[in-house]
Amino acid sequence: MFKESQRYRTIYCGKISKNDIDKTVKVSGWVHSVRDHGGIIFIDLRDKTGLVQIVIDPKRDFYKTLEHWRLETVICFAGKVVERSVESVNPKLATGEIEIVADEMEILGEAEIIPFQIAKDDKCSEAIRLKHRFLDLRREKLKNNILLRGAIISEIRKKMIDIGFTEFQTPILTSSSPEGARDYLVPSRLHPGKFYALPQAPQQFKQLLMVAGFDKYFQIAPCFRDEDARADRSPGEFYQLDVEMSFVTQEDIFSAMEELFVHVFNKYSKKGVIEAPFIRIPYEESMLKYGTDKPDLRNPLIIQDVSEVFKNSKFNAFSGTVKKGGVVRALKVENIADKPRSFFDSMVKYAQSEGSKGLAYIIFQNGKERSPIVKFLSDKELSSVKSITGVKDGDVVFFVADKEKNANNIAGAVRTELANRLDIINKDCYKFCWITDFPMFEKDEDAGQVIFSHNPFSMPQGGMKDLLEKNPLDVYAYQYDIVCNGVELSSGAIRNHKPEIMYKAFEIAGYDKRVVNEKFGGMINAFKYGAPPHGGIAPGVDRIVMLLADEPNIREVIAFPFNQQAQDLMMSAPNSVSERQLKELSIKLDIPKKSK
RNA sequence: GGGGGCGUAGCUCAACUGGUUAGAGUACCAGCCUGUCACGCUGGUUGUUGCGGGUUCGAGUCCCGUCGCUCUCGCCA
Repeated sequence: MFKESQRYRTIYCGKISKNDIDKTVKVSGWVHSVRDHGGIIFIDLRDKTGLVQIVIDPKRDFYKTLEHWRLETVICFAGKVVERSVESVNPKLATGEIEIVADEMEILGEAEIIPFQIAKDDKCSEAIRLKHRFLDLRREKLKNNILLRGAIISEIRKKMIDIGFTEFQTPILTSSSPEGARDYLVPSRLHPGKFYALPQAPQQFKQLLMVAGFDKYFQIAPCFRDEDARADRSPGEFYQLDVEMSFVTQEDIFSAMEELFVHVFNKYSKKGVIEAPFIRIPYEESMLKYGTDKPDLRNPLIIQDVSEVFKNSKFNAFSGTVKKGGVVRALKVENIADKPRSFFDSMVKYAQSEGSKGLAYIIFQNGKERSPIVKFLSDKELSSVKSITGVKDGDVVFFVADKEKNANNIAGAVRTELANRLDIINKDCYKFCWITDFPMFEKDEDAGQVIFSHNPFSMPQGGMKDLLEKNPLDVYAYQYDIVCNGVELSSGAIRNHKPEIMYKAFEIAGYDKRVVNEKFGGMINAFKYGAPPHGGIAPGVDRIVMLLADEPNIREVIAFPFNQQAQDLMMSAPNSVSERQLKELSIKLDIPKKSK
């Protein structure tokens, strides 16, 4: 009755509809749930497309052949699709109007007792989920995330090719780079004592492809960095949409990426439409207004500078800070004057936990000001605060005073914490922005040395002239980030393609010419043979999927993620290797004994 | 590398200040049930309380060590 090609199925479970009524079909899948009524058994059978109800009559010989219908057993059923009676339609199921009356049954794969439930929303520790990732991937949420990931990546590819980019592959075994994160190293058998490194990003390769003349490059590139995990940072490896373009300015890159993001997000977003262009915020403005270089623009709170107001104040905590070169920052929050004392106390505590000396505040209520600090302030200072912040009755203004860098961090953390506690973040939208004009250099607080603040390959704004004439700390780079809802999706830059400017930039950061030639010789040498101006960006694919899947943890959008200690609990990686393998690689182990 | 938290049944969790036979839900097993859809009902099994040591008449509980997991800071040009 069934052809050879229909050995296991004629149709997917979730695809059966009223159109198939009276047809004889064959389906294969996992036992999702069993409802045994003694006289009749219902089984929900699941495949990647969904569920369908199988009805088993007690007269069937296979009714008793099974000792148990253990959940997650893989079974093939053949039978007739019938319409359900009106009362027994299940509106919760896509296939709820029909069911299959089984004629034949074949067990394809038995299941032992599963460590956690697939059908029910069974909580269980992440270690167990990771160890049995293949089971976790059967669950609705994770399955949908991974399918969404596939769809997004395919859409990104399509769009990138549409707008004129070519996809490339670059080496996975490459050389270690001196800057950046720790490398993953791979020992070389043919060259004892030497190591390959897995690329932290295909940075130099994509720039070399520009020098080669390919003009528009992209790659869904795996990147390897040996750094510790965070909620939005999977250890080990992650994927970037790596992009590079020739003969472009920063604006050209922005508009190409805006076209991509608008297309992909509007196709897969469940949170309304996004529009280009995205807001551009200079780095310094972002640090002032949001206290971070990855602002969540869904948060309506904005930080303001009020240092001038308190410069000569009698409130020494503020005036002293300003006189020592620090700043005072104000954060107005509307309509929270009636919050209890405990709310303000716990905010002060929170600010202190973030390293603040304190958190001053003024409550404006019923035409009066209530505050631990108001008695130190003159009428003029108070009215300046009012006019700068535009405070209304019922509002509260918080103050942070510290060195600029600390004040930014603390005010930024307080801004986020207040928004979370007050639940004033609109979770139902995506807010993109570009952060532009990053400083080229910064001062290493410990060593006192000027260092690159971001990518050493970025072109300084003003080129050689600015490098020669300006204080290095005042030089900006053509360096930018794209941020969405407080998540840094990517950094990018217009690259420095002129060898002499690159030598100079490295010289300022304390590297002499010989070191540059040694470490970046491949690329800088290439720039001596006709290099086009070029630049690029590399948005994190995992983070894009995370945003569109609305997941707070990056491991929920990766099929087989490492745990926090960079281990694969299912495959037992990393693991020891044989003595013979080590010998071939000329490696002797010298594992330090744990202190104590 | 630093700091916090956790470790009890296959899984999730409970067990007062150290006190009787370590419980519940779910899963699993057996039985009943012909229209359920997280089916229902009855009964049952499941434990080296992570591991090792100590204090005590008595330790899941307190102490020390160790292992594992987790969050966080450092780190992520």
